[in-house]
Amino acid sequence: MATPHMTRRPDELTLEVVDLIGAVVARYHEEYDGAAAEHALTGAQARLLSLLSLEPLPMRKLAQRLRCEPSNVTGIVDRLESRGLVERRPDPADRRVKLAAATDEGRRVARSLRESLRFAREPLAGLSEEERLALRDLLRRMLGVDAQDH
Amino acid sequence: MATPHMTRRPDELTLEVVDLIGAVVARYHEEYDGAAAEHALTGAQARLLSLLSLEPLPMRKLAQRLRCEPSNVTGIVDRLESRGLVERRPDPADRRVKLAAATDEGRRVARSLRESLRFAREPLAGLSEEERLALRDLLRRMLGVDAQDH
DNA sequence: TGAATATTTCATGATGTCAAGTAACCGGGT
DNA sequence: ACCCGGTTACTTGACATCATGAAATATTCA
Repeated sequence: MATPHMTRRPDELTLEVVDLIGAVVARYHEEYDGAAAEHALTGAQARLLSLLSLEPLPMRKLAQRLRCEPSNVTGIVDRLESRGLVERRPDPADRRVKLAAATDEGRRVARSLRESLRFAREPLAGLSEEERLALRDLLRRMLGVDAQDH
Repeated sequence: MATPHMTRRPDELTLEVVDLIGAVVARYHEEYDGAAAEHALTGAQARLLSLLSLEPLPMRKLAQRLRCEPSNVTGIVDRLESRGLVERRPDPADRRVKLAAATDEGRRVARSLRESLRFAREPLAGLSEEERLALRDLLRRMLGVDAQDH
């Protein structure tokens, strides 16, 4: 019954936590891709569209955010554009740049996608508010986020 | 006090936790794929090889674990087999089944892969043992894991 | 024998990298 | 001012991987 025994090797506990995080990662992806599929989007398309639903971005910036090559972004934007969810605009300040922007339809799909993401509810439903606060603080520290703000 | 109120709409705190989890997911993938790339493996190959480093598995079982189609597993195992990291064996109990098993070399690569995964160390380094215990319990509850064992 | 299962093959599409090409910006020189 | 070389942004092409689905083969099981 989970007595807090001294771990002679601190690795034991750490490994278990890492495994649990692996499980969270798997579940997160499962649900994200599932929600995307409900809108006939792939995971990559859903991520890109979500980014653009906040603000238009140049292709180069998109590649940086998605951590992939710019040539890859071209294809993903092409497919979203052919479905009317995204459009390319010229950047008045620099004619080399093309700004990718979500269309009205694209923003609507992105909103629907966000709402159909159950991950916000189900896994956290079993946790009380205090526990969520504790989890938030632990995750922040884990990620090295400055816990300064708020 | 932490009233298990009905989920009306995900509140501020929940959304922040979900965002943090998203950040963890992103970082986990980054490091996992990076570690795989150091061994000239793709993410999918690394996952499959890690599974096989524990025990041989039939192709069908592999597909279930990886949550993909069996026809997809064929290709991934093909590539690992052509590099001598995995081999196919007949199942004496059922001649339809082929067991995929890691070779000695494959197990060695899998061990090295696991050790080069910094995720176990860096992000958790800032947490004390007590905090790791708390994080473990919260993640377990989040995932609905039976807290029976250990 | 006939239905169900395990694996592979094939066709197809999405994703990803890399190298090469085009267009546009930029910062000197003269 | 002008051109000129270097850099930057994006696209295109070739290619490998990953993923699905349908069809083919071999085997098991009722």
